[in-house]
Amino acid sequence: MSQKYIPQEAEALLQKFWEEEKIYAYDPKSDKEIFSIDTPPPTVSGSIHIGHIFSYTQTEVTARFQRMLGKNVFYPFGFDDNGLPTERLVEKRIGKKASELERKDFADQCLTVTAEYREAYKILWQSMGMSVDWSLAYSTVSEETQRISQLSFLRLLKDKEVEQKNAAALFCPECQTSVAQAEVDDAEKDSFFHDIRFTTETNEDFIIATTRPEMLPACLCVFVHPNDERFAHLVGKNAVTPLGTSVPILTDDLVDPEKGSGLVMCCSYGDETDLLWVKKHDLTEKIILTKTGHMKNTGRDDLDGLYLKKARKVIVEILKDHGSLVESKPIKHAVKVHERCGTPMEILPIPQWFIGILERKQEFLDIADEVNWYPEYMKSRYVQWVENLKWDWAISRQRFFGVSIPVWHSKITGEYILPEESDLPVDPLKQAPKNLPEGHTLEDIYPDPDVLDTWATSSLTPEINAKWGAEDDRSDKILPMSMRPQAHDIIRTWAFYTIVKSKLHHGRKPWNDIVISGHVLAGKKEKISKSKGNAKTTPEELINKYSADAVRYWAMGGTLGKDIVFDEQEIAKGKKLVNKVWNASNFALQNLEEFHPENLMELSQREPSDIWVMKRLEKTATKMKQHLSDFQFHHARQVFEDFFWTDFCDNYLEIVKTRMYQPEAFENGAQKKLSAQSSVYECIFTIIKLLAPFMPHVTEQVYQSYFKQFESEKSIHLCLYPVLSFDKNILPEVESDMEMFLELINLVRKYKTENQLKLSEELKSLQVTAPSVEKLSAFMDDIKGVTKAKACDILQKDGDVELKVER
RNA sequence: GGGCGAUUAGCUCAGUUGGCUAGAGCACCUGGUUUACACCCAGGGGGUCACAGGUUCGAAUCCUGUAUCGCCCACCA
Repeated sequence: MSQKYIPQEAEALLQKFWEEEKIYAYDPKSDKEIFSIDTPPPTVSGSIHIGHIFSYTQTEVTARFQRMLGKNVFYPFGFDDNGLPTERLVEKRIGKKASELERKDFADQCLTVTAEYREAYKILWQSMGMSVDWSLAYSTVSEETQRISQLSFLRLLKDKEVEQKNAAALFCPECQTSVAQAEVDDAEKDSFFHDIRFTTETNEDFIIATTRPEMLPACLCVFVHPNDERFAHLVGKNAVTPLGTSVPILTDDLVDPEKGSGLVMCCSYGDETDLLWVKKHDLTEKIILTKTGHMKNTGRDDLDGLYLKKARKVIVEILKDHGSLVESKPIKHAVKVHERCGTPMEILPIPQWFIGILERKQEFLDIADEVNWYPEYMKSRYVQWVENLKWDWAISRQRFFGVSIPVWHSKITGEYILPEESDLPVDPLKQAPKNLPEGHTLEDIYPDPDVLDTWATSSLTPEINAKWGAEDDRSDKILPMSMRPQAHDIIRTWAFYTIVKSKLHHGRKPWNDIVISGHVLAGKKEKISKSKGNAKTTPEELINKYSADAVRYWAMGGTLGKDIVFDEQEIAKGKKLVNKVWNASNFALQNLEEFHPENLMELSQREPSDIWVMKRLEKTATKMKQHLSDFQFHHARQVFEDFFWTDFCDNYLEIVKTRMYQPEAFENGAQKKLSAQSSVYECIFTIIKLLAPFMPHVTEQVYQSYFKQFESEKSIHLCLYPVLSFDKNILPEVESDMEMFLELINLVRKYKTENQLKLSEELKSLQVTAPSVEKLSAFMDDIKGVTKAKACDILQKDGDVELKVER
C-alpha cells in the first residue's frame, strides 16, 4: 500500500473503474432477490445544491448496503424535464414560447436543452460515488414516459375512474389553466372589507360584508344562520341587491354569525363555500368570469369585459355613487393563490378531466397502512391530507405543453374517440385517429386540447421504471418497488398521487417502504434557495476540498425526516475519518506482510485482547446491519465510529503494537504475534466492508491494495456485508475482564500525562490492585506492552482498579 | 383553529424499549515531534436536559399543562 491517500486523485480513478467494470449494474437475468428504488427525478432546471446531495446520498447508502446483502439492486435515476420550471428554462434558452412549436417538437427541444443539465447531474453524481445504474435512467418528457402516462389515462378512462365533468374547478386566470388542490398556496393579501347595503322588497336595510364586491352580479341569494335571531325576520323574504337584482334570503348553518354583518351573499363562485351552497340549495349558477379573468354576463356594459381587479374598483365606484357602500375597511387576509404564479384562484365550471378520489379515501388510507413509513409519524401528514380532501383530482391542464390527453371528440355524438394502446404516444392536435366512428369524417371530430397535470405523469415513476405495457415490461420483477425515498414537502402530492395510481391500476401499494428525508437549511431556520443565494458553497467545491467520502459522511449525520442545518465542520470531520481509516489500514497491513489468511488462527486460540476486539467487532457489525436496515444512518455511523476510533485505533492497535513489533520479547512470541495478526486482518477487512456503503472510495482503495489478492470479488462493493457469529463459549466474560485492563491503561495514561511524560516513556514497575488478579493477569503481556512497564504486580482488592507507579 | 415535530455543553447534534457519574465533534485549557495518522495522541473545564406539575424505587426519556420555534393543513363571505 502507498503511504499517502489523496482522495482528489484516487476517487476519480475508482469511479472510472466502477463504471468500466459495471459494478452497479442491475442484472435482469439474475434470480437474486431484487431491491428496487423509486428514485425521485429532480427537476432539470440548472441548479443542484447541497440539499440534493444530502437526501440522495442517504438513499445511495441504502442501495450499497442492500447490494452487499446480496440483492440485485435496481437503482435508476430519473430526470423531471416535463415540469413548468424546465419549460421556462427551455423557452429562455431557445428564445421561443412553447406554444410557438408543436408539442412534440417542444418536447424534443426539452430533451436537447436539458441534455447538458442531465450530463452535469451525471458528472456530479458520479463524483459523489453514487452507485446508480445509468442504463436505467429515464426522462419525464421522453416518448416512452408519454406513452406510459397516456396508457394510464386510457386505462383509467376505460375503467371509468376518469371522467370529464363540466364541474367547477380551481382555475388560475393568469396561467389559464385549472389546477389541483395540491398546487394551491396561501398568500397574505391587502384587501378591503366592504360593507354593502342591501334592501328587502319591504324596504328593510341590512349590510353584507364582502371582500369580493365584483361578484355582486353573480349573487344568487343571501344566507343567515338559522339560529340568528337578529335577522330571523328577513328569512323567506327577497333581497334586492344594489344592482337591482332580486334574490331570496335563506338559512344555512355554515354561516358564521360573528363574521362581517352576520349575513352573507352567495355568488357563483366567490369561494368554495359558494360551491357547496349552490349544490346543497340547488341554486342556478350564474357565471360572470371568463377564463382570462374578465367579466361577462353582468348585465352591465360598464362591467362586461373588465379584468377582475379593474372590475372591483369600478363596482366600488358604482356602489359609492349609488349610496350603497357604507364602509370600506382595509384588511389583510389569506387568499388562495396558484403556487406557480401567485395569482388568486378563481372557481370556474369548465370541462375538466377528473380522477375520482373522494369516493376512495378509505382505500387510500388503507394502502398507507400497508406501507412502512420511515419515520412513522410522517404517515399522519398523509392521513390528514387524505381525510381533508375536498376535490377530485383534476388532471387536465389548459396549457400547451405537456403530455397530451389522448382523446378526440365527436362533434356529432359527443363520444370519445380513443387511440389503440399500441399507438401511444399520440398527439391529437397533430394526428388523426386511425379509425373514425361510423358516419364520421375528419370534419366531424376535434382533438381534446388539454394536457395532463405533471403529477399525473410523475405519479407513475414505478410504472416508468417497470416499462409498464412495453414488450420488455418488468413490472413482475420490480413492483411494488422496495423503497420510495422523498422529502416531506411532497407527501400530499408525489407520495399521495403515486399511491392513487398504484391502487387504481394494480390494486396494491406502490412500494414497501417510504423513507422521508428532511431538508438542508442554510442557517438557523433558513431554507436553502436559489433566490436567496445562501448556499455558500457548491457541492463540487466541497467534494474538491474534503473528498466525496467526507461529504457522504456528513450526509449520513441527519436524522430521518428532520431538517438539518448545514455545517461544514461535519464534512471536515468526515475528511478526518477518511484519513484515519487509510492510516489505520496502512499501518495494520504493514504488519501483515508475511501473513496469509490461510494461516488465520482459530479465535479460541487467540490472546484475550484479540478475542475481545473480535467480540466488539461482532457487536458493531450486528448493530450496523440493523440500523442500516431501518434507515437509521446516523446510528450506524455512530456505532461505527465508536468502535473504530476508540476501541480499535486508540486502544486495540496500541495494545498489540508491541506484540507485532517485538514478538521476541514475549514467551511463545511468534504465536502471540500470529494471534494479533489474525484479529488485525479480520478487523480491518470487516471494518472496510462495514464502512463501504458510507465511504465507497477509501474502502475500495484499501480492498484493491491488499485484500483483493485473497478474494474473488473484483470490488469491495460486491462483497457481502459482514455478519459475524462467534461461539459464545469462547472467553464469555472477556468484555468485562477487559474493562479492568482498559481502566488500568487509562490510569497509566493519566499518570504519564499529568507528569508530562511521553506515552512511550518506559516505567520501572506498576503496582496494581484489581478485583480479580487472575482475570487481569491474563492480559499481562499486553499490559506490559502498552504501558511500557518492565514489571507489573497485581494484588486483589475489590472496587476500582488502583495504580502506583515506580519510574 | 386542527395535526405533526422540536427545545440537551459556547456552536452543530446523538441519546434505541425509563436504569451505572447525560455523550460526540468543533471551540476552549494543559501536556506529548509515540517508528499509522499533528487530518494525531493523552488529560481537563463546561450542561438545574425550555418551564411547571404528575406517575415511578428511579425520568432527558412516560403523562398533563405552559412557553418558544418549525413544518403541514384549515380559515378566507
